[in-house]
Amino acid sequence: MIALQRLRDDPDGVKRDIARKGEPPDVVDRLLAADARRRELEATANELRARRNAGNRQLGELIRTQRRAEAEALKAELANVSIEVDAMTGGLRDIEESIEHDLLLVPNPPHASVPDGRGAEENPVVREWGERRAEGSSAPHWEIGERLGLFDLERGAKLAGSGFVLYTGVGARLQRALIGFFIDLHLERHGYREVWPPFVVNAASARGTGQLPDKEGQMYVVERDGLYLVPTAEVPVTNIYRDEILPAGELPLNVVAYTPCWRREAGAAGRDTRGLLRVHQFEKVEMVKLVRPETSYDELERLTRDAEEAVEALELPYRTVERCGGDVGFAQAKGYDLEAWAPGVGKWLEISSCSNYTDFQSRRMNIRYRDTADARPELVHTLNGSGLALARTVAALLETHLQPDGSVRVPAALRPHLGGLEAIR
RNA sequence: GGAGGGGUGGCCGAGCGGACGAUGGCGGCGGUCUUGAAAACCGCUGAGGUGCAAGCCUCCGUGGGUUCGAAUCCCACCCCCUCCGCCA
Repeated sequence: MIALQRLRDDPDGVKRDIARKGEPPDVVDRLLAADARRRELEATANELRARRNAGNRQLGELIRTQRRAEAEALKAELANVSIEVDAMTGGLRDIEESIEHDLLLVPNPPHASVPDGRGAEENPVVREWGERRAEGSSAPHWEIGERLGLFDLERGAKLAGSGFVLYTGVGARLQRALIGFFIDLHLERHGYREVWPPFVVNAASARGTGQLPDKEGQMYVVERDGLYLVPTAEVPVTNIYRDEILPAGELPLNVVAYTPCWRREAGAAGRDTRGLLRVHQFEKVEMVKLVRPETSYDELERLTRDAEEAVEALELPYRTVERCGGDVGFAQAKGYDLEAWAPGVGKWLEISSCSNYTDFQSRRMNIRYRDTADARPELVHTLNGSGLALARTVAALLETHLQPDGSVRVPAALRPHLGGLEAIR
């Protein structure tokens, strides 16, 4: 959620910025008009309430001193004031609701450094790492997986439906190994704290990170209990500090967590349906940062490096792209995607997305910090990034490390997590 | 799932219809005293809105209701605790 204050201070700048994301700017003018009206109404309602409060104090005094006639007269007058106050607050509430509603339609303006562009195909490549295998020099991961008995897509579909994967044997152990490897890496090398959150959240949490109301259709819902299966660990982890004021000394707060991620992928029917490229449940280790505002763009670079190191440790050639204006998410000010090369399917696979949300989420969640005991609380900046998402990482890993003899080489860094296994065969 | 108890400021805890944004204690900050510290003593110490400011307004789990007036009474919901049942 954007600050109303920012719209008042610089309406034209905000309009220009959100246009870069391809959002229509007229909502800004509508909001400013409603805001002016609200402040007017509030001033009047305020005066009325002040009158009522003062009158009530006076009435209490009259009753205590037994001045009955005066008390009755005042009481009658105050009853009328109360009716007026009620009418006023009713009108106020309507206008506040409309402001609240419109405010949620305004995206986070992209940072000045974000490149122009309409969509993902225009994202500039900022870094590329590793020597990628020629397209076709490998095999699609579903062939490798089936041959080596690593996962069973048909039985996964039998259990839960198409897009749900049953990992088997070494494939199952590989899931566990990757989760452990990623958490340990960020814990031991990058200084993150580990948490293990609930894998479902309530509506307030889903609202906090912006899954509700915008992306409701993407989540699996447990209607009976009012719970949502998490689409990413970002949701429970960022919400840990919802409605709290953190001591400045706690910042930056770096947290790493594993969760399964459930996504309905509504609207993506027919896209990437084979193999592990687009599934309804995948495992992901996520990094979340709560930081001081002036450091958030530096922290984004650091976060992105932390994710990149995870890919490099798996010896997977990848590239880092910066999301252009048209591809930066609604709630984000700036972000990078990490794309691993999958030579079997001949595609770059998005295996991490690292973003700075500035104060857009923290305003919604009311997460603040306080510098000194007498300072006003300020909103933190929130960031998150995958480190990494498993299903696609597994796809890239199988296709990249496939050997001529049909086995898959296990990258050295992963071996301790697989009981020393050097090759899957 | 059943029965009871409870949600008040950073924490503990009082208030149970009018002078209460809320006594008191702890913690924190500032000061006096001290060579320094501790102790003692004094003062300050919730968040938000609006305003140049004084101030005014809102918030006592959440939402409704009763009343001229609600932290206080009524209803619903949420959360926590205790006991019983069930259970990995």
